[in-house]
Amino acid sequence: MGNKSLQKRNLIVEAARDVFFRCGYKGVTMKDIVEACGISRGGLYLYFSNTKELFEAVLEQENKTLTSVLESPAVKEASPGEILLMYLEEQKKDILKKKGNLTAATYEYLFENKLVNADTPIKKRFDENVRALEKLIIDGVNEEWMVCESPAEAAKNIAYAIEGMKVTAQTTEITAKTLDNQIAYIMGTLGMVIKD
Amino acid sequence: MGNKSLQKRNLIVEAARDVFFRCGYKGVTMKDIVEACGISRGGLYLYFSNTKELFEAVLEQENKTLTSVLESPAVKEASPGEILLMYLEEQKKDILKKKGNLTAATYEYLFENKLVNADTPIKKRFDENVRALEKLIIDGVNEEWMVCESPAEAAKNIAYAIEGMKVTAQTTEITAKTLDNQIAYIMGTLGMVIKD
Amino acid sequence: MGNKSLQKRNLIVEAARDVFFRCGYKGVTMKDIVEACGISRGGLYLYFSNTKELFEAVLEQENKTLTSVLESPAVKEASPGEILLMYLEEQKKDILKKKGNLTAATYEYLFENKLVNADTPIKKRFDENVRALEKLIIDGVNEEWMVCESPAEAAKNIAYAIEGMKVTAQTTEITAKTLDNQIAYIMGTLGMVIKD
Amino acid sequence: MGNKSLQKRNLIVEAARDVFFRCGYKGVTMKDIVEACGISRGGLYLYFSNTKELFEAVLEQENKTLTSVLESPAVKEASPGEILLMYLEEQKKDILKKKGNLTAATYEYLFENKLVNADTPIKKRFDENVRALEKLIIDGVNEEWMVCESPAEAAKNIAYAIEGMKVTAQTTEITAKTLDNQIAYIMGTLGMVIKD
DNA sequence: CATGAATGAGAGTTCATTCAT
DNA sequence: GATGAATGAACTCTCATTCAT
Repeated sequence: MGNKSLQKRNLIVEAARDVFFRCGYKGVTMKDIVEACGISRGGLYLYFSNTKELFEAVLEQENKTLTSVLESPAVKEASPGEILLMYLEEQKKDILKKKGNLTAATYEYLFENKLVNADTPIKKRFDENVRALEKLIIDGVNEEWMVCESPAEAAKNIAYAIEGMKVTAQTTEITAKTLDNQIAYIMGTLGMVIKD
Repeated sequence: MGNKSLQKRNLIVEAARDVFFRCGYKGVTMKDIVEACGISRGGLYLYFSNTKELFEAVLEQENKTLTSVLESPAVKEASPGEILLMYLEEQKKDILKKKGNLTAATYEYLFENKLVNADTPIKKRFDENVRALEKLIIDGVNEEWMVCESPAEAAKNIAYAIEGMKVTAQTTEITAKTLDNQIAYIMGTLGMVIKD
Repeated sequence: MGNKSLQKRNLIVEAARDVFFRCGYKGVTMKDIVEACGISRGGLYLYFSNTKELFEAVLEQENKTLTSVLESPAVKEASPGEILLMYLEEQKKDILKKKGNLTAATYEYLFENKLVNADTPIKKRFDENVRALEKLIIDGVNEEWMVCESPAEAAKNIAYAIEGMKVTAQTTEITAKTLDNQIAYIMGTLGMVIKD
Repeated sequence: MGNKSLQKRNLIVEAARDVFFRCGYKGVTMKDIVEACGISRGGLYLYFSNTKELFEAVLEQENKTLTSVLESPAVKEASPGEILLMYLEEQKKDILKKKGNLTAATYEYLFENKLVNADTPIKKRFDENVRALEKLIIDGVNEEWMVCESPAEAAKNIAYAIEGMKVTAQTTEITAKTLDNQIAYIMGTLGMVIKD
């Protein structure tokens, strides 16, 4: 694929991303994508054979773009507690921009493609987050900032709770206040107190 | 609607339930339902105009059928901690029978009908669970079984974590062991220890 | 399938027959058939899923309709030589009405579906004709009208020659005179002379 | 057309030949040809505008390549009966290598292009064969090897029978034994006996 | 009420053909 | 000459929905 082709491919993925944002996954047709990127019907098929391939391309690009604070080296200065707080705040922001995330589409996609490929980028991302959280908690405990008897479970619990908030936010109103309270509660379970 | 009609309606809902279990929500067509209940095409339309109405009927019936231990009067004898444990075990069972629940279909339905109706039965059920959990925790604290500074937040946190596990279980393998550990962790955050 | 359905099915087969006559087999689309029988797109699919099924239905009906003189009991009075001549004349007529037969379409169909099912109606018909011809020749020899050392091969040879004329007629002009001469020749190989 | 161009043209025809062998005529698309000869889409169009032109080029080349024993000067030594037998054996071989001949494709082509051009190479070849067979039979009769009252009709009859076997072989199994018997029968009709 | 044949809109997909490079 | 990306027409097939019986 030439350089120009790659450019076009990216243009399509960009347009598709918008469509998936607006319409979820299952409701999207190749025609929708065609119209969104202003190319011809046949032209789209030159790059992607179906919405599944398209969505996977969008996910991949999204994963490249997104980098969690957990992975950013920029936060080295901060204490484990501070990093955890930053991470939770980051998640909060993501949750609140309901219309602007891929959560719904991603779950529709996952429901349709259960376990087919145990190593979906989504699962990988989830696992990475759990691992990073665990390390953070262990550090926090070692440095005596936190109290936690089973960091592995605590990490998972936080990840599950966040996942729960994400999907819930897609289906009902969830306020910033609610999220703030949850953040405080989670910090609390690790023996940390948030000061304003 | 006559008695006979009601019977037929129930028959349809029953058949539809099976289909939604197997195929999720969005992938289901009126044709699928027609074939599943061995009724005529036109006949189905006498009762339901589209899959949305059908799914809502299924959900309603499901909510009638399901009663959580949290609402059952039978558990009055048990201590708050015991009841909480029973509830978590109940959720665990639900999560593990992945293929036999409506989680995926329900979320597909909710994603498609965001906020249209803020008072979906699902939200109601979620809120009721949160309230019941909160009461349980308050009782637990009062009776000095549990330690918790903000029962409201704790209750929500548990509910979110469970929701997170439910959807995650739909998309990746999740083991009984993992769930047991999470249950133990959650109990632990309330100062309770599970003894075998 | 009700009586009315059967009627409609026949109507479709009738219309399809015309189309296959005009356009052969491979060039025909479901759309062509739809337009030819004035029903809706979806309506056609209620009865036939593709042009292959349609063509097979046409062939079947054609085979029901066509009965060779070889099989007709009406010719019992005639001598073997007379019957053979009638059969050859019958074939001649069929060959000459070039536009009005299914030869081209049938061969296109057979080329596409080689050997898949060794027992196509076409092969059966061919074999039946060969058998009937053989019996005729044996009778002719026994009754001393004909001279033939290997009736089985003679029967096959006649059948192949007719098949050859049929396909050739589809692709180039072939005159009645040519066919008459061939008929005379074939009769001659069996020791019979045609008198005007 | 330069020398290099001619080379390329031949390369295309060669590749196309393979495709037509495998897929017949009507089922072949320009895309198939493009893929088969590893040339660019636009490049192919510089030489051929459609599959019809392509197939005609293949036929032409095929006719150049094929030379029947009937036309070969090498057989001058043999008697008419021997030459006829050689010719029939040659046809037998051609018929038996079912997968490796153009019969099916050619007929599909001819069915689609009926009479448009009365002088197709195929018709020419057929006529030449008939003429050569006729001459052979006349010679055979003159030299008193054969018995035949109407060599012209006999020649045509043989040609039609062979054509019949060719198309039949494309659609159903036909054995070497069957062909041997037919050859013996045809020779017999001319008063000749095959000795092993 | 109940049936199921019929409709037609629309999704998916493939290719012949063109054209800027 | 040669390339291959791009176009758009055409075809297949499926369903939601209607309606005469």
